[in-house]
Amino acid sequence: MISRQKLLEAAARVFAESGFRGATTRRIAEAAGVNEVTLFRLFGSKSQLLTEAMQCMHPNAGLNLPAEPGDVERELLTWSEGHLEAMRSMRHIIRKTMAELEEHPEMRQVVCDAKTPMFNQLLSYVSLAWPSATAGDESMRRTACSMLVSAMFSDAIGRDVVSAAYPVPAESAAQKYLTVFLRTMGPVRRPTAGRTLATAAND
Amino acid sequence: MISRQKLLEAAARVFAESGFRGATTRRIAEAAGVNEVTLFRLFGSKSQLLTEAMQCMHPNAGLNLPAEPGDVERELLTWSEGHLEAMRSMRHIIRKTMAELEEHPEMRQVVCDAKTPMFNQLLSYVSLAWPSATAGDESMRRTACSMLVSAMFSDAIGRDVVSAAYPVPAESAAQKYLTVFLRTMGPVRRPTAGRTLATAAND
DNA sequence: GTTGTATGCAAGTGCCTGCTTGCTCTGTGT
DNA sequence: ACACAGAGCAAGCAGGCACTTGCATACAAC
Repeated sequence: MISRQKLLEAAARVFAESGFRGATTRRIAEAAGVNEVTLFRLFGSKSQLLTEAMQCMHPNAGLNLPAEPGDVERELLTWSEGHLEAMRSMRHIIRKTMAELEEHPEMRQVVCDAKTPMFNQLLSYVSLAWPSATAGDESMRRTACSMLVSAMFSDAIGRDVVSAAYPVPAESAAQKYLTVFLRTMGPVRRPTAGRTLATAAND
Repeated sequence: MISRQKLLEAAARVFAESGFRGATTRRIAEAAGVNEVTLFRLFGSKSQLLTEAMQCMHPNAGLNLPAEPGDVERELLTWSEGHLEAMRSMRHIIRKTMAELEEHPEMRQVVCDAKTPMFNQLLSYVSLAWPSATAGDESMRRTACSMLVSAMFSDAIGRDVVSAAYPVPAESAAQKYLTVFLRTMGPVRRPTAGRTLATAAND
């Protein structure tokens, strides 16, 4: 039974390196330290193995915004930094998965299951933190949330490729994106006392 | 000599559908309506053909911001819409190229040559339109430009996959992203009279 | 009319691919 | 002691892969 797990992990690793076609059963078996025949005995086919391997990935478990906004800036910063780091560490597999979508539509579910809740969570949190009157119209709010998520997504998968398009250092990128987002959204419902992110950004 | 061009175009097409490994010489030759042997006679190898095919792609030719800002909002809108549409139409090949980077590093140049000038052009235009005093610090300006480009990039390659993360309709997305960007940047150096994008966004 | 260039066609090479078969070993429960 | 499940190993199969060879054809230049 331990061979199963080793194969699933190896499959995800090799897929992230080389994509579907490049992830040959021989390479996966070798990476798992398992005989190639065992792969077919346990999973039946290469497609089945890779499909199962993708389904057991749930990257952003435990990265939730509170149901009721408290210290909005801090909570959003923790959330943004966590998601940015998570997406960065998965950038190879994200790139490969997005490229395989036409040929393997079942992988769409994996991408959607990761990104959709992230956006929805941000949007519902923001709706509570900025009641509609203070934040421009609803469309503006949605656009701002979409842009924050897009900035992090794009940073995660693009920074190591076109570094010139990401002028902010990697470590402070989440904070900078959030600062711009906060500037768009305007003052928060319950402003925190003292030094805030918005003023700290001018350092 | 016309076979050369047919093969280059077919190679780009098949690569966009199936990636490097999936773009077999047989498929490319068939798509070009040319004998497979001709492919090897003209290009020597599959790698050579695909490398040349990628190099003759210059998607954003003729999409330039003026050297001297005039009607800033209109100019930025035209520029954003043009680039968003261009990137959307190339989303398949962009996704495939980004996935091949580890195995074919020579393709990095293609991505950089497309995205870096786009960002740099925006940044230098914005530096002229918003002198530093009115636009927050330099880091903020760079971050905002990066986020606008990221929003368009992410929209182009992600909208057809995770539509839920892009709540704005495709046709007005560029305008909405730009509106948020303008809100971040504050009033433009030479404000235009009458109805502006910022007020129009509240429709 | 000959030469040269560009292309097509048929066949084949050696390698890799997903997947199978048949057999062996090893540990575990009864 | 025995049965049985899990796993390894060696070998092989049919098909696809990049790429080559040899030869035939068209067409333009001289």
